[in-house]
Amino acid sequence: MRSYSQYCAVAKALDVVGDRWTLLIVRELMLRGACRYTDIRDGLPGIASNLLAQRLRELEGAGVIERRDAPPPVAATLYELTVRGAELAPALHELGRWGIAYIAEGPAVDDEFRSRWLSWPAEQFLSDHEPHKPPVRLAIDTGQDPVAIEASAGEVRVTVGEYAPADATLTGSPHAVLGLLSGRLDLKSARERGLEYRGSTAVIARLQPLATT
Amino acid sequence: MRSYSQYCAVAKALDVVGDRWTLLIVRELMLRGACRYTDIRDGLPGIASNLLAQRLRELEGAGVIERRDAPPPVAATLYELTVRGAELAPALHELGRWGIAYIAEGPAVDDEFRSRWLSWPAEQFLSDHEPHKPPVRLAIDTGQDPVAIEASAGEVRVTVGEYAPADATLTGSPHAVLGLLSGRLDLKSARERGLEYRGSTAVIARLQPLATT
DNA sequence: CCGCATCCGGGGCGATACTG
DNA sequence: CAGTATCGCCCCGGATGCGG
Repeated sequence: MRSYSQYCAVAKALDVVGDRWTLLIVRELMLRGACRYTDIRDGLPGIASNLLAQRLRELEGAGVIERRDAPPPVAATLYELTVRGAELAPALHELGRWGIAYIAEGPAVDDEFRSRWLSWPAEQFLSDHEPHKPPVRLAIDTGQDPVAIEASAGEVRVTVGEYAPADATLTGSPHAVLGLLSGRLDLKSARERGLEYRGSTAVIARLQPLATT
Repeated sequence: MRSYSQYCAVAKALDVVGDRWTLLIVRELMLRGACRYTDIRDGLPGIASNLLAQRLRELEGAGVIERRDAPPPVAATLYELTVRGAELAPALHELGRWGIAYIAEGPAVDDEFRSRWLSWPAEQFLSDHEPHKPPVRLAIDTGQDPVAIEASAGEVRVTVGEYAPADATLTGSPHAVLGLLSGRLDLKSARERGLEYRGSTAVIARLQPLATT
């Protein structure tokens, strides 16, 4: 992108990550950790292949990401955030906080979805209301990669891609799941929209007390 | 901008403010408060006039800014952030924090500068090291609009456009001023680069103890 | 299959001129 | 002062191809 040529921190930041797709590439690497070209592209439906390659070059040149060869068994190139790149987390987080208002409106008809994108809403909407109790784990199944939400000692964390056992399982469309997590829907209404909840209701009650009515 | 069509908070936020120039328009309105078309354009050197008009329309449509007619004496249109627009402050702030690394490198040869852009570096580099003492005010003159940095009860705040009396005055180029405030230059080195400091050195010592060596 | 490069059509952007 | 009008260019989207 053409530089703004402004001696201002915000403008300089946008010179580096202000291009179209760029911050979404950083988001993918932040949520998935080191991954391949194809994995990144899967998280950016609609991006032109050459454009992704170009952005990755630019980000590497700017010191935001690093290219690394995967260990011998699999021949693949891995991309991952550098320390400098990981420092974009607060900015991305705040941008997501601001954008959460549009998530609450529900998805547009042609909106794509990846289960790992649940991270922001989860951290935004949920909290551990019973920090003194032992950790619990809520598995979420939206038909894609498994996502788990853990409440432990007052903290809520989201993990992606692990099939570890959980205390309860939530199955349904992204919109129904988010409706429940955000408190827009209670468990009964969410069930009417095809959401299925298995396990102790104490788990969802701990994360989101409004849900179990 | 073409929508990313992703059911993700970050992508939705970028759908609204991810266009080129858009976040810089928000920055200007955040730093200056309500101001006119021409004032905004002054803070965005190089923007095409039609693009600014288009962006303002889009931002108004998205509920980020509001258009308002100035009171009778002056016939002018004023733009200002809505509550929703003001909520972008944390995101912009974090983006600026990330970009401050590029400010420390000094300006590029053709970089533009506006004194009000000092806000981010000031909040980033300075703190009130003697919170128990009475408030002090440091005026900064880079040849443009007056900027003042106030230390009061442990807080550092920046005000723009006011000519109130100050306890000390800093005069010089943006780079020299920032060099001093960031601690990259001490008072002696900064003076060799054309910076002039008038008033008690206690003021700068309170804000930036490393400077007075 | 992975990681791109190439080609082409369309639209966003930059620069300048002009107007109520 | 607050935009609109115009034009050329480059960036982007979409499809295809291709070497490792």
